[in-house]
Amino acid sequence: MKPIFALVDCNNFYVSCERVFNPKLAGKPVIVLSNNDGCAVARSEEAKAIGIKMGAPAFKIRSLLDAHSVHAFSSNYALYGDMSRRVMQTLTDMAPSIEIYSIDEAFLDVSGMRHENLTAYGQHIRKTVKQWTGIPVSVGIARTKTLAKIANRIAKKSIRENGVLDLTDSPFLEEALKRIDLEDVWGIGRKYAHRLKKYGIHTALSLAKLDDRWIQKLMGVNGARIVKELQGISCYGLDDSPPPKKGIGVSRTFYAEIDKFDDLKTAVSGYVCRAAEKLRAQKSAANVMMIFAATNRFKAHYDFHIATAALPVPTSDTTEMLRYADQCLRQVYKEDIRYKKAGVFLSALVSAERVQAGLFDKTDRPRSKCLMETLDRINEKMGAGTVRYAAAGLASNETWRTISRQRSPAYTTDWDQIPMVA
DNA sequence: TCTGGGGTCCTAGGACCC
DNA sequence: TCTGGGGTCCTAGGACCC
Repeated sequence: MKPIFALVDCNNFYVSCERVFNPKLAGKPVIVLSNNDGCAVARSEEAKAIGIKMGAPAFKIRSLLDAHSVHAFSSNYALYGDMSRRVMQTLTDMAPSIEIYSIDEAFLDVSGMRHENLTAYGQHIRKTVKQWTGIPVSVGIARTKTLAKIANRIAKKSIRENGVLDLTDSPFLEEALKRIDLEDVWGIGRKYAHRLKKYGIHTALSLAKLDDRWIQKLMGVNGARIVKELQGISCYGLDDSPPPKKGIGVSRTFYAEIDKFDDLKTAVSGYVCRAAEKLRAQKSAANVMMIFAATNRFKAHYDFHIATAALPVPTSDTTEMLRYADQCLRQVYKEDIRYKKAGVFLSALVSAERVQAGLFDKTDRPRSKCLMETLDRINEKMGAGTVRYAAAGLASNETWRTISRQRSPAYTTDWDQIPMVA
C-alpha cells in the first residue's frame, strides 16, 4: 500500500502559546525572542507583515518594534514545552501512528484513510487541536513527507485553502510545485539553492524533473532522495520511535562577558549538570566529554578553545562529570580573554544498562546511581533546580547569567502562576 | 551597548589491514 | 628502479533541520 502522510504544523508556535493565555494579543504584532532577548525567533503574521525577519537581532529592529508597538516576549520554554505535549497528545489520539518531528510539528500516517475525505479529516484535526489546546495548526497531506511539507506551506499561506491542503494524487500538484521556491523545499538550504540556480533551476517543479544521476553528483544521495520524494516516490517513512540521541550538548551565550576562571567554572558546571540530567533522562552514559569556551563571534578576534576528556568508564554521574569538566576547563581557560559563550558536549553515548565497570574503577557505582536517581526524582516532583550542585552557583544575580526581561508566567507548569478566572 | 540553542546525516580522505 | 587492490573504520567538515 502506498503511504499517505499528513504534516500538522503549529502556526507561529511560540507566539500562539503566548496568545492562548493572553487573548488581548490577538490581531496584534507579537514576537518571541531568543535567550538574552537577543533575536526574534517567532513572529505573528502581523509582525511578519511589518517586515521583522526570522532571527533579526532585537537591537537592530528596535525602532520597528517601537513604531508598531510590537509585543516582544522572552522565550518561555517551560510553557512551550508543556503546550507542545498537549498538542502532540491530542494528535496521538486522532491518528493510527504519529512521528513527533519537532516541538511544533508532527507527521501522521493516514494511509488507512485513503478512501475517506482527507481534507475533511484535516479540518477535523484543526478544529480539535484548536478547541483542546488553543493552538492553531495547518495540515498538509500528500504521498511523501517532502510533498506534505509543501502542501502544509501552501495551506498556511493561502486563505482559500483554509489551513488544510490535500495534494494526494491531486491534479494541482504541478501547479503547487511551480509555486514553491527552491529553498523552501525540505532539505534544500541556501547553499544548495544557490548552486542549483546557477543551472537555471528555480522552483520545486524544475527540481522534480531533474535526472537522478545528475542531482546525485551535485548533492549526494540526499539530493536524489529529495527529487524522488517530489516525484511522489516515498523515501522517508514514518519514524514513530526515534532512537536515543547520539550526542548531548548544553551551551549558553552569556549576557555579560566573563574573564575570571571561577565565573566561567560556575557557568560551565551548570551546563554540565543539565547535560547529565538529559543524559540520564534517556538512560544513556557518555564516553567522551568536551568543554569549550569562546569569545564574542561578532568581534574582530574570535577565539574558540575546546578540550576533550575520555571518561574511563561511561558515566552519567554529575559529580564525576564535574571533576572532568574542571580538568578540561583548566586546559581551555586563559587569562585576559573575555569569554562570551561556553558549553559542554557529551558524545560516544551508550546504554546506561550495559556499562562495563573498569578493572581499576574505584567509584562506588551503585551508590552514585542511587544518588542520581533520587536527585532526578526530587527535581521532577518539586520543580527543576530544587536540589542542585553548589558548583553551579547559588546566586542568580551574576552579571553573565542569561536574562529574560519580558518572560510570561509559567501558566501551565507552576501552581503559583496558574491563571485565575475571576 | 545589544547578534540563540540543539540536533541529524552524508562525504571525503587518512590510517590501517591483508 | 619498479611500487596492487580492496576493504573497514574513524574523523573532520559541510549541509541541513527546527
